Amino acid sequence: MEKIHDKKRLVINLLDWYDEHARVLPWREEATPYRVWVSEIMLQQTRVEAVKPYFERFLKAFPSISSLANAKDDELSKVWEGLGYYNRVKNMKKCAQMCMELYDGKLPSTYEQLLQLPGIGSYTAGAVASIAFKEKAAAVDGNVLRVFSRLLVSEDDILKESTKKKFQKIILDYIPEERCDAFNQALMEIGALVCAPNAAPRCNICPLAQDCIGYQNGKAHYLPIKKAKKQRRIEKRTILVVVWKDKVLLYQRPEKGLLSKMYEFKNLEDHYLKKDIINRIGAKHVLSYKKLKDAKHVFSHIEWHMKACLIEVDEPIEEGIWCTKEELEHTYAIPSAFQTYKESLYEWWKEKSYE
DNA sequence: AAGCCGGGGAC
DNA sequence: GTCCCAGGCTT
Repeated sequence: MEKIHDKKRLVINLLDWYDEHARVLPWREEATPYRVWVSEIMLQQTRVEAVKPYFERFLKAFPSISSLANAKDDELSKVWEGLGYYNRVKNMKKCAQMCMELYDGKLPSTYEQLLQLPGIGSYTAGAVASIAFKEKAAAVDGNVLRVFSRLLVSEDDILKESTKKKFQKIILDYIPEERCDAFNQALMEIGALVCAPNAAPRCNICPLAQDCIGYQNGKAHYLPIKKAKKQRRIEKRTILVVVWKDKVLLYQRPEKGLLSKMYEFKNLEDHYLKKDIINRIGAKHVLSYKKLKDAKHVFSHIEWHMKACLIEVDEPIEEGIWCTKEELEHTYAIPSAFQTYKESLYEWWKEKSYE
């Protein structure tokens, strides 16, 4: 690990660049603690472009900490539908309830207090403390780790917790007293737009190139070092879109584990023959059977290889939720894994002119 | 330290 | 296909 010679110059160049190139983002317009917090939770492992359509919608549905503390779980899930990592929004509700009880309905203002709240780890605590409350705290995310490992030519594995801690400490020494909020955001902005992930670093346009040891030594391109992650396991699943008249059969997933408490079509582990599926439903109840296209959905640690069919039954034989199109659209949150089959269902309803 | 937890965009 | 994103929690 090398040492930067002129830290002050680096910080000035960074802030000057940020003043000119910062993207206009909804949560930057009016950086209230609530808005900053909501944006930071949404942005965990999620790109800016993916968050944009959710941010204003969420603020409109839950404009304050108290409204969030009193929200119904299904309404929260529905607003978060499609964004992923659904525990984030569950933790937000818990967090809002704690703010009501402990902090007079507001977010606490210090890094240490924020860190105690559910869903807020070292990065988010640093981001909210610095951006919303102007506390001189580091906010070390994937961008910052990448930028700094190149700046300093660090060959530490950035996935290790110890590396993150190390950089947190180092970076604290760079943060200017006056503009800690801009500094942290500028580092991430550089990481997103210049010192890019999944692409060659654009050192030719980088305002930090002058002070970047990785660039100066021609080592920026192979950094950061990251240990290979283990491969996903594959699960075969069979999706049964069971319909009765103008309704479809839904179930709620268990409290814990993957996609907890989200809603889904009937589905089974493994793949089955048509006759076994028909037998399982009870042959005399099946009015029609339609094979649907295969689909694959990739989670962070699992791959679902799905086969599917749409089955029309003559009476509501299964215990579950018989759900209308209206409720599918406005009430029940269905994870993206089932999106293909939600579309198949809409087409089927359209053909049957149930809409 | 390693596993769990989503979804999608860029290459 | 592979990588990784304004990460955090649980085991």
